[in-house]
Amino acid sequence: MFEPLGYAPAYWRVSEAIRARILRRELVEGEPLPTETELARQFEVNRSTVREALRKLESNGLLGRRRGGKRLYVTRPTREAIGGDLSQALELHGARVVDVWEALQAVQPGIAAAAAERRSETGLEAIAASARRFAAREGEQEAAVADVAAFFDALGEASGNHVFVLLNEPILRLLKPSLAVIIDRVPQARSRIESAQKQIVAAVRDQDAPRASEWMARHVRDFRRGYEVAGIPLSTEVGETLDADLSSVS
Amino acid sequence: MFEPLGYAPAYWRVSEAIRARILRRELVEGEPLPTETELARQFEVNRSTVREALRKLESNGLLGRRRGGKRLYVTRPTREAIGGDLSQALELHGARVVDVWEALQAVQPGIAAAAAERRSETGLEAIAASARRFAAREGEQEAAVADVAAFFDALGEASGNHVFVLLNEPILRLLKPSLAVIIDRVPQARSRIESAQKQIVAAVRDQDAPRASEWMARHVRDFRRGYEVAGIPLSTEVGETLDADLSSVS
DNA sequence: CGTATCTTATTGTCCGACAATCCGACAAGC
DNA sequence: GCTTGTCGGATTGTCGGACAATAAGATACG
Repeated sequence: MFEPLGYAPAYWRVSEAIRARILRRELVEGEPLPTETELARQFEVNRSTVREALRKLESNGLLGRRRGGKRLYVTRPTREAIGGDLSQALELHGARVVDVWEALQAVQPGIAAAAAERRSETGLEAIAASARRFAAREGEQEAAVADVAAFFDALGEASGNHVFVLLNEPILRLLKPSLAVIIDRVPQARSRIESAQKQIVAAVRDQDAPRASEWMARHVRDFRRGYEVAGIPLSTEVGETLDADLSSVS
Repeated sequence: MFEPLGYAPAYWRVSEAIRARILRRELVEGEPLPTETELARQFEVNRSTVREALRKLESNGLLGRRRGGKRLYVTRPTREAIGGDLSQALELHGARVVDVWEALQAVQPGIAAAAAERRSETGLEAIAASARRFAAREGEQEAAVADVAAFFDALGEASGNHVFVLLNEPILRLLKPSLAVIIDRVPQARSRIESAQKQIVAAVRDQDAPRASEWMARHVRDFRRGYEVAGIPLSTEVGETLDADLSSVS
């Protein structure tokens, strides 16, 4: 019958107040935040309380500090931060390899098409460069996987669509471990990826959206075959293939 | 030439330590965290320091508390939390209406196809129910928009793909404001949405993935026409259409 | 066995303190 | 003039202790 009447601790209200001003662009990126003592004075709370609020915003990516700096500045969440959070969440939700693949399949053709339509000269060059880098790579699975991710990333950038760029990040992050296994175990994987990338680059160069989309679809479909050949069960949870590469902090 | 030698404050290391244990599933969902005092004892830091660490994890969605509860429990980031963070980030990155629409166009057909392939009986029913709810709605733009979002959401759920579900949330969130304008200003919008939903439901019922995908593509394309008819410039930044509905906390 | 009551533990908030160090300014030297 | 050394002040990171409010658990009671 009645809603529970909301109570919010002070640190929450402080952080919301600051967040609201950032979203309303009253505090703009790059601007330094007032000092903790000053904030405490203005909000009329203790500095400890302010600090708790700041930690929340800091981990949300809305506040950050310059390298080795002391003061906090207003920032935008970086792609990496967002990607980290999201992929972490997806791991905890038990996302499987097949889920990630399916997302890749759904999203990438659209991105490739958009990139082909709207590519700039520099965008195209970035895409081509990452394809070349992959082609030139020998051994070094880690780096090769990073190259593949960079290729997708470059397409996202070239599409000029921030939504694509941000959505790409977590997907690629989750893809990497299993892709590493494929490249490691499937001999023909590299050449197949290489040629698919070539086709996509060509299509983007010609601003031929349907062709870019089509080749990307094939490219992604190939990954699925890669999983089968590499013997990775599609229902493996992402994160299971990770070999405890979390830097354990104690 | 040299890497900056990293230094990490204690609150950061504490939060990382706890986060690592959660990701490693040594701390599982639902489990209560030790009390702040106990954590301070174990880490050999002050309680204030522990509290700062906890705030970070709390806003990451890894810790939460039961309604009106006092103690912290290990939780998984909810879809809403993730969606909130991501859509907030996208707003700050200046994502435009057209970007969101494009993402919708890229993702939804794939989701619809996956849903059609793997739908369960209850999943189908949820989809159909949200379509019925939208059809029955009169006036109440707000609620109608929520119904449309619920329809997409139900499809995501039915796909059984956690990645889809999580990626959907921020997109829908950003879509809502502009969709509200469309429904408000374009007379035929409701009937068009209604009939598209009908087709999609039917295709999902028949487990006809291509048809579901195709109708979804049309459905989304229709939105674009909606923007034009409603007179919403595609380059409008999402968030600009928001009428200061942020609960201003002071 | 369920319910009211009492205790205790725990969180939210405050205060004050201090070391480390970042910042800016200013002086010195090539 | 530009780099390097010096210095004082400002700011953050961390600590210890304190206390009110209240959630959680235990206990007595009907």
